[in-house]
Amino acid sequence: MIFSPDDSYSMNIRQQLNDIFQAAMIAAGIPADCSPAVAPAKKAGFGDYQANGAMAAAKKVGTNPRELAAKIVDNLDKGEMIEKVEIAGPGFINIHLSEAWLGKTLAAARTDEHLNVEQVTDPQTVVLDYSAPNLAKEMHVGHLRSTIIGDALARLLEFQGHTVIRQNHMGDWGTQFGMLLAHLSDQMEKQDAEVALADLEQFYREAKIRFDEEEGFADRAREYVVKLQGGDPECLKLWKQFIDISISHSEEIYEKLNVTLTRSDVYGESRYNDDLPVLVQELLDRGIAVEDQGAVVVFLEEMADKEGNPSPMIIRKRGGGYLYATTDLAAIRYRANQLKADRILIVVDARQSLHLQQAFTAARKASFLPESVTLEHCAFGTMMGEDGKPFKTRTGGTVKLAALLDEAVERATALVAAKNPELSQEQQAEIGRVVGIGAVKYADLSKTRTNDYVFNWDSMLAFEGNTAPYLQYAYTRVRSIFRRAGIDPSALTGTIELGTDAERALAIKLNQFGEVLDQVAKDTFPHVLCTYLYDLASAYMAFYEACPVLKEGVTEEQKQSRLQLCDMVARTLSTGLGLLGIEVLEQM
RNA sequence: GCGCCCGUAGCUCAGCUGGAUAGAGCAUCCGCCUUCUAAGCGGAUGGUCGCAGGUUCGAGUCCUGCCGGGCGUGCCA
Repeated sequence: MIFSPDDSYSMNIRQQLNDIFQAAMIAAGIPADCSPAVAPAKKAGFGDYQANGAMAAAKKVGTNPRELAAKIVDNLDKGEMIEKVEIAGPGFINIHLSEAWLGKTLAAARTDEHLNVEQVTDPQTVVLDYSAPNLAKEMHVGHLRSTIIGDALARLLEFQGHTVIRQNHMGDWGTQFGMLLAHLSDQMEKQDAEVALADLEQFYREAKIRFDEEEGFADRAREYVVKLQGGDPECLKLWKQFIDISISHSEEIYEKLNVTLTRSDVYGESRYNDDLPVLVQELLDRGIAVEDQGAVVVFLEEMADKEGNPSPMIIRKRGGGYLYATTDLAAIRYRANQLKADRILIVVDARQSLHLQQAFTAARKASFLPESVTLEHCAFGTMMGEDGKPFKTRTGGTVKLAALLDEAVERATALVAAKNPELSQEQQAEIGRVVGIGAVKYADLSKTRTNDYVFNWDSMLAFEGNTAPYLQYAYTRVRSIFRRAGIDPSALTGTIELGTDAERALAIKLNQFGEVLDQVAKDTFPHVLCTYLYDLASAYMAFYEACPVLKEGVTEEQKQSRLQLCDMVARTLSTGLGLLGIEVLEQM
């Protein structure tokens, strides 16, 4: 279920054109509910943008589309932004932007720290739930997508001026902790908790083996669960120790991954424990939940099947235990009411769609949040191996995230060493780190998040195509020009002139940064930003080939103008990649 | 059974509220380095958009039915 957020716009050419055309349409006597449908031009030769709304409007009004397009054009206030418009085909209006305006806008953006991306006029409080690893185990590849997609969205929304409250909904509770704590308690007679828990995966395996095989251990484990739930101080102390160390492990991964999550963003499942019985009782009292076969169930008529059977959501098990669904409801209520969220984004695996839809529907039904607050499940697909099956180790085991990241850095470092053997070991290592981590993140972020995607080392680390290394290289190419020229970008002067097609194409791309950010913020699809950055880098590469900057025969004015374009490219690339949580390098 | 998602070039993927001749990258082939990093650029080849209907000026995009794959579906998360 999609609850679309309120529209909010910052500096955005498309939106400006849309407004201008909307006004022209109204002036032409077209109903206000007809959209101008302004979009970037689909092909070179069709101008820079195109307005496709005349045809749909003509149908609605019952008139000839070309004539209507002409009428819209007659009423158009071109301002200084639009150079000219042309009517083409059945009623397309092709829009050519003014070069002077493009140059002026870029020059202004260049002196603005925020690249002319204005802060949103109606900042929201966005609660963003992402990463959420299970603290009983080490982080594995299954946590990668949520972590980096969520982090990119967090950075982007903050950049636009929204208040983002990160919520790392870590799995810090459940029956498995009984077994772990029983084992930990034994281990601590021999060694410190830190030492015992140095390898969480190993620790979990040991505990599991004892649970399955050792006489009496399973009973002790269950005892620990009861004691933990009962709030036994000794047991709680042990649990806190475990959680604390496990969070530290996650923090190491976040650091390696360049993810902004910190300890203060952790708000684990256990935080809702006290609220669960209260919540269930309240829903029972209000008749929203009922007892059925010993369990407490919310029947959702809103999600009934064809026969009219309501969709059941169990919020308390027979025997009294609570479930994921219960915690979810508590979390939604907490986020809306305590955290005062305007928008709640939950970055969780697509396989949980039904559960979340139920939770959203139930939360609405129970009025746990104001109508105006949106609930959005930012679903993502599964990471696949080359065989098309879920990504696993050769032996079929779960791939640890730490191992995956180490391998990425290793592979990238090897590539750098092969390409540039003259660099020092330290330089190679640093470039390898930035490129390797960037490659893993970008490969993921650049695919439509709702689809499954195939993980492939070679294609993500390639320097060709839509990859992090390509974008990072484009950035170093720009910076290299400034280094070679010995010029500081802040010293550049003069106007930006767009004499060639390559310069013009680049200028338009640069000016589209804001509208792309708006789109990503609205739809929460980071791959749209990736596509934009790749297009920008490609436009720069073409410019780089076609337009000499420092070479013989370039006038001082041209040089100043082109260097300003270069500077904008560098800053847009580093800012854009930065929003994706990907670093850039001065040299590589 | 029911529900959700997916099916676009040999491979990996884009394609935004329906719009003009469906786009990239890889692979293959052909060009471009004494000059700002060739980790690059330019060009060529390559498609019955799973199939069949429908809606309309116009469908990869919307509707219906089928085929194929994935996931989920009352006491895990």
